[in-house]
Amino acid sequence: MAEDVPRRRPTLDEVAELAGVSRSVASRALNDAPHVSRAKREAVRQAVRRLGYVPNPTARALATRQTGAAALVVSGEDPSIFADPFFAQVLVGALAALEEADLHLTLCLAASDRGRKRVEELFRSRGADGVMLMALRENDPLTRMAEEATMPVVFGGRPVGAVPRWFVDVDNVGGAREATEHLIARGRTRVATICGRLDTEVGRARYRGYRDAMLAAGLEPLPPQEGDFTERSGAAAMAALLAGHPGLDGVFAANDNMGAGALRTLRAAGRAVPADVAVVGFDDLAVAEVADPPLTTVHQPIQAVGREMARMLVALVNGEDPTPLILPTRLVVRSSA
Amino acid sequence: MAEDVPRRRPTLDEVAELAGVSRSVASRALNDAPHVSRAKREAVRQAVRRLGYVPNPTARALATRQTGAAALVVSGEDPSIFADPFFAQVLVGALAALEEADLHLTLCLAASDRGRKRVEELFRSRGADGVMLMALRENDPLTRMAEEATMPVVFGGRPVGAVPRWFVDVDNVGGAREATEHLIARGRTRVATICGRLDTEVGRARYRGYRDAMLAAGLEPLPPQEGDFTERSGAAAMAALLAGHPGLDGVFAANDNMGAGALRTLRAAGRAVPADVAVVGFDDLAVAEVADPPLTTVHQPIQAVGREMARMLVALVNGEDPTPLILPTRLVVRSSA
DNA sequence: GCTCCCACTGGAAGCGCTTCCAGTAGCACT
DNA sequence: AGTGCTACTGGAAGCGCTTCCAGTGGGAGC
Repeated sequence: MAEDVPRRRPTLDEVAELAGVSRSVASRALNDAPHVSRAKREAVRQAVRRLGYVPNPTARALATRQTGAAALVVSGEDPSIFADPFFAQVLVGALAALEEADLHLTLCLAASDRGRKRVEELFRSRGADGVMLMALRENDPLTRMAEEATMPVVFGGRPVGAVPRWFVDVDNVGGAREATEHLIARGRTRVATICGRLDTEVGRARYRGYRDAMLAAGLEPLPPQEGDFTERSGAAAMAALLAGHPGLDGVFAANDNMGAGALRTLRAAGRAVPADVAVVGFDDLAVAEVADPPLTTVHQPIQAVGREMARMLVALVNGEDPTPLILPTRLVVRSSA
Repeated sequence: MAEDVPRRRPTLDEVAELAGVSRSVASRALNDAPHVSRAKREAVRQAVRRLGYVPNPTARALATRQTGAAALVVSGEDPSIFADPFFAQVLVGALAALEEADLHLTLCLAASDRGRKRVEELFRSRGADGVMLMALRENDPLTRMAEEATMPVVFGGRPVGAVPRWFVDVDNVGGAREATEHLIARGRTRVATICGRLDTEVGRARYRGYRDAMLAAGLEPLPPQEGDFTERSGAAAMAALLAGHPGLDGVFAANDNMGAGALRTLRAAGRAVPADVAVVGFDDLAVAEVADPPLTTVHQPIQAVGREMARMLVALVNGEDPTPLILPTRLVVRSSA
């Protein structure tokens, strides 16, 4: 239907002229705003189609002071944090929700100094209508930036040592407690944990859940055996646990990767799973299903985290005041425990 | 150093006034452009710092007609395509390269109709300075959009049935050939392949490489046994192959996920790897290293793909004319072959 | 037939920046 | 002193859109 092929992209002025209306009317017609007669609305529609007009988002952004974009900022030293399937899922959820609100997604990695500087600029220049923040570390400089920000900020997970105004998290304590209770219910009494990095809130929370469950059952919790959420670190931690507590009969790993690593070490050590040692993971990623034996684990609604973060941000951008969200987890029993 | 705390963000006008210069001079000073005396340059610097001035990127974008953003568009029905660690790595590489060029990254998923419409709008409205396109299918509507686009477009991998003007790909044919040759060199003569989706160029290319190597060795290539790049599909394909060709002694899987699935099926079928059946994968993802036995595979520089795509795009945005890139692969020998 | 009201209209003023261009000043040379 | 530079300078015109506001006309009500 686009008939003319102008070298320059048509502007609203040209649409207005072709439609025989003023630019104001054309603008209003375009945005389904009131105060435009039926006839002119139609004329504008025609002109738009004839010229193949598409509004210039930059100009619109300048006039409305809304960029039409939300930023997802991922902190952390290691850029390969993205490789974590966890993030991929959050991303998918967030993208879906932003699509509904017709916002774009700007992805930022605050790993290098340069990266952090760019994020700071994003905050200070209002280069996005709002920001979703993930994977903050203890004393993360992003925390300060978020505090000083003049636009809405939603946290994914809680940062260490602070409860932000708006966040979406999963019930890490509850999930870890349920996992540990499951081990105890299966008759295990010498249950250890491979916990995640204790400089993250998720690492701490899952250890807390383990500890709570042990104490509640009158058992003695072991001190944290720390891993960094990778398969390799899980294997190493398991080896350390076996060395220090040869008699253990249950392990709660703070995520599936480490759980899989633990399985590997146990297999190599000749311990049968679950007969000798029962293992429970956390996350319910693909690796849990494929592990040998398939890993009993705590399912968390990862896409929902992304989706709810985005929805919360959209609500904030629209001037609402949503409440923080803690999503429930659910134990998925497979063969390892 | 920011002394005044204005409710409104300061504008360039205010900076200029405080520095005692005109807005033009202030603008030039800010952008390190010529025709500004040393003294005024310094005065502007001072004013910027005193006011805590940060330029408004939207206004700049409108004036320069450059958005300062590159888009990464991922096609495909299934949003969980992101969960593929492959994409995560590409993303990391692209982000790093864009950071160098001081461009932002807008991530778009063209999975739903709505998503595709938004991408089309992005193209037509020039909502980005350039676009990186990935995971196109046969007759993908994105191909047409890319052709009609008025901004630079770089392809990641090649679409089926067309060679785009600018793309970054890995040497899929060569890698697959090398993998198959490795099996043949190990004395395997009844080598099958679990190929990827044949409606993607990567699926076809890897099958072609397998076929070439077989023919070159005077062996008869088997018809493609298709999977969809998932572990599950690899396991199923392996089962089908065992049923149809019980005597096979080698398998080239078109990616590591399917290779791992094949290992699972072989283990279940009581075939020893590599003694009875040797297996080679493709990608060299984490799963290959962790597989049992560790998977011999074709390494491809995934981050480099993202990095080079972004660099190529930056070059195009800067008016250069880069040449397409095909990155080399490399066989990584582990225990499975 | 006259007033009043209201839906609609379009001119104009922005949004905050870049950049063209017509100057202006200062300086070294004739 | 006059010329021709070079190096800066700042006014002004955009970039393409939204939105305020002062009309304008036509219909309803009396």
